[in-house]
Amino acid sequence: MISKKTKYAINALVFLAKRTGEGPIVISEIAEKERIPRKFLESILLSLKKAGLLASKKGKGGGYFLLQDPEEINLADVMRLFDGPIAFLPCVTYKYYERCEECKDEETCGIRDVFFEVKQKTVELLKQASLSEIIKRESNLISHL
Amino acid sequence: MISKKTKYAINALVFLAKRTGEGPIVISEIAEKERIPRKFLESILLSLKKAGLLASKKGKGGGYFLLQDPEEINLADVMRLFDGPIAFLPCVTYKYYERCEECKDEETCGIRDVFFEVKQKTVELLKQASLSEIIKRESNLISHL
DNA sequence: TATAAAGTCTATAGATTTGGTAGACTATTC
DNA sequence: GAATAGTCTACCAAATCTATAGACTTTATA
Repeated sequence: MISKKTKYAINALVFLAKRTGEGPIVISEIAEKERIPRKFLESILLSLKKAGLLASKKGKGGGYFLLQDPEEINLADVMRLFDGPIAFLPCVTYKYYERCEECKDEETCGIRDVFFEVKQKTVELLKQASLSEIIKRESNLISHL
Repeated sequence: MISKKTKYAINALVFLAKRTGEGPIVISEIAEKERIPRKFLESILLSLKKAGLLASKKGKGGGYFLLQDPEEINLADVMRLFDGPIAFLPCVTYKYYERCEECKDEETCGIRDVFFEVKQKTVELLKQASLSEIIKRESNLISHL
């Protein structure tokens, strides 16, 4: 399961993506419309800013806005930012690699082999899931009601 | 990431699967050979027993052994037993379904749509990963060294 | 029938993560 | 200079994870 933090981040990003071009949106509006605790959202947006996905403007007329294209931002990156590795085992991650303490031989581990495959497929799907893709799916779902 | 509990459970099960037919294996042996803290392993094996995957025999000559066929036991079931749902969102699980509090309309949620697909593929792969499959992969890896 | 072997049950506990809250501070606009 | 809006630091309660301790029960067998 992803954390609430990640879920909130995704919701906020999709929200901002839908309003691209409208200029900065204030935290309070995102918080209200997306039903996210205001103070919690603050720290989430700050992280997204540090990661280079968002930019902000202070003072009156300020707020947050997307810095990257909605096609560029995908769920794999967002999930990794907040929850760390997507893989089920530390020994099949790339950036967060760690050996399993109790493992006897990584090279011939059948469990690792399975989880490596699962990770590959998962990341592939999550990389494809950009903000634009999510919005597209939403409108598809609406038109099929 | 899966919990250590789940990882230990999988290791213990694979270990027992490899020694099918040898009669009951004592906890201490599994603990030593698989490098799992003894007391922690006790409770894990007990859970696996309650779930119907293992059976035990008390007293001298006792121990644990598989109750199901190694082809029948798969990673999806084991992971669900200890870590709960495999899905990334509570709204795309089957047995643990829960609505996202902050969600405005589940039916038209593009995020949910993506995560549903991811879950489907993941579960499919994990269901295929039986104990026999894991052991088979291990021997494949060994023969390709 | 003792006794050693082996699983079972209940309780506890430290460490870490999760999901937040409070409040002072800084920058910007009008 | 006052209102607006993001930033930074600190804190905190609850849950989860990873165990450990110890008493208890059952069984085989000498």
